[in-house]
Amino acid sequence: MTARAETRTARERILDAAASLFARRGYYNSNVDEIVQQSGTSKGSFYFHFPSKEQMALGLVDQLSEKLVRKLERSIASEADPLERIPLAIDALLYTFSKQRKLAQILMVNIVGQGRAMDRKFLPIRDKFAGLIRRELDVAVEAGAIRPVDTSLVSQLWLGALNEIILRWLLQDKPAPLMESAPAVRELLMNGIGVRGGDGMFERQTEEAGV
Amino acid sequence: MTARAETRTARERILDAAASLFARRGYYNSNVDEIVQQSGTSKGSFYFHFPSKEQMALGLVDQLSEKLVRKLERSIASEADPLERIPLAIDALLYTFSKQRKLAQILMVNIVGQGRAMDRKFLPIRDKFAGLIRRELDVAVEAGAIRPVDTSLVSQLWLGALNEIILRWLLQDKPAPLMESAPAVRELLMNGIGVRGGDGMFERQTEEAGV
DNA sequence: CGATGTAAACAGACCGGTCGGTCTAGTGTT
DNA sequence: AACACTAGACCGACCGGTCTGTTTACATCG
Repeated sequence: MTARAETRTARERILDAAASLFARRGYYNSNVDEIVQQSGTSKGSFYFHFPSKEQMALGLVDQLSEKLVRKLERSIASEADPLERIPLAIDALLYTFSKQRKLAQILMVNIVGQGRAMDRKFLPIRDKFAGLIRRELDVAVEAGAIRPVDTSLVSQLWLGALNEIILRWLLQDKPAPLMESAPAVRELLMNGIGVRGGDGMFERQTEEAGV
Repeated sequence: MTARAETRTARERILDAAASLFARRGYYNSNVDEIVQQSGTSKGSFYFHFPSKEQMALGLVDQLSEKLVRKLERSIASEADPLERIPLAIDALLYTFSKQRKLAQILMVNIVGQGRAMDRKFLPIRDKFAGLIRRELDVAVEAGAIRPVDTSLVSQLWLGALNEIILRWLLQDKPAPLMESAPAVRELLMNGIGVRGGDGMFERQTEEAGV
């Protein structure tokens, strides 16, 4: 690499351009020529670094998800209390996505609906996120901080719930700040596992049993 | 229509074939020629009944979702207690999907990830389901059966949660009966809005405040 | 009643553009 | 020279959509 001026390697630029295009138009509506053009490289370069469009998309998504998971884990690393770690992770997720729409679009939206075959290949990505949640729930249960629940199921439910509000935030016309819903989301989710108002900002609700 | 032997009209057969193909391979991997072939009609017939592949897909999804929503509403019509209607609707949804994978695949999976433009066009479909949930929650709140919550947000969260477990059920290798998770899902969701064990089969949990 | 007009419905060959992937020809570095 | 990498023209398959008919359904008329 002579000209250090070329800030990033061709491979990286291709990945970046692909991320932008996938986020904006989805996988099937983004063609290799565009990716190549927007990345300032060439078809030859593309197919030198990647065996196919599909493989590169798979790799891209995998890389992005891995990076995000690590970021989330880092953001809760300093907190020891299991009951605090969970809402912290939720906030970190929503915050990160609110700052990086592209990432959200790819990881929460374009990861499904690409046909059975591709969707299945993307399933492990969802597992990564669900797994993160699950591990946190498990330690909380272990520590006796929450009552025992099917943490596997709950993590899936939560992932889906978060996915949905992110999806709407991405697709709606008025992008009503994602972080605004964070407190309410946290509360609702935590409620689901029997934790009420663990944080100061939750409005304390006196219990009124149903019926 | 001379030969009454032709059970269904060409238009219906096209819609059916399209549903099957979309469910199996997704929108972009299903081409018009295949739809036409599988429906036993022809290109000419297709483009006589529909202006384009996209419009027909939009119409198909709209029709399927409308039918499902009506079915769900019918399944809870006989129940008056708001607190019973909600779990009933959840069960009906899961049951219907468990019996009709194709429907689930189209309505819960292939409705996203088709590119921003299409995804936005599909957003009203999600609204239909979320709206159904929301209305039920609203009457429950109105009746004082549950404490006041942001029903709009909750309905979205729930839709996402349900979507996720259905998605996994569709995509995983071992299709672990969808209905099996129904009770746990019901409980978790209802818990989120402060209702505990409204049904006999929920194990009653004494409350233990977090920390 | 059968002949005939006619418009809806259907059939399928065909077209034109698109797009993933290939191939040959470089270029710079060691 | 050998190697890693880049360029971009090119190819062949694919696919939505069109076009030119042909068949069916049915109304109209002699």
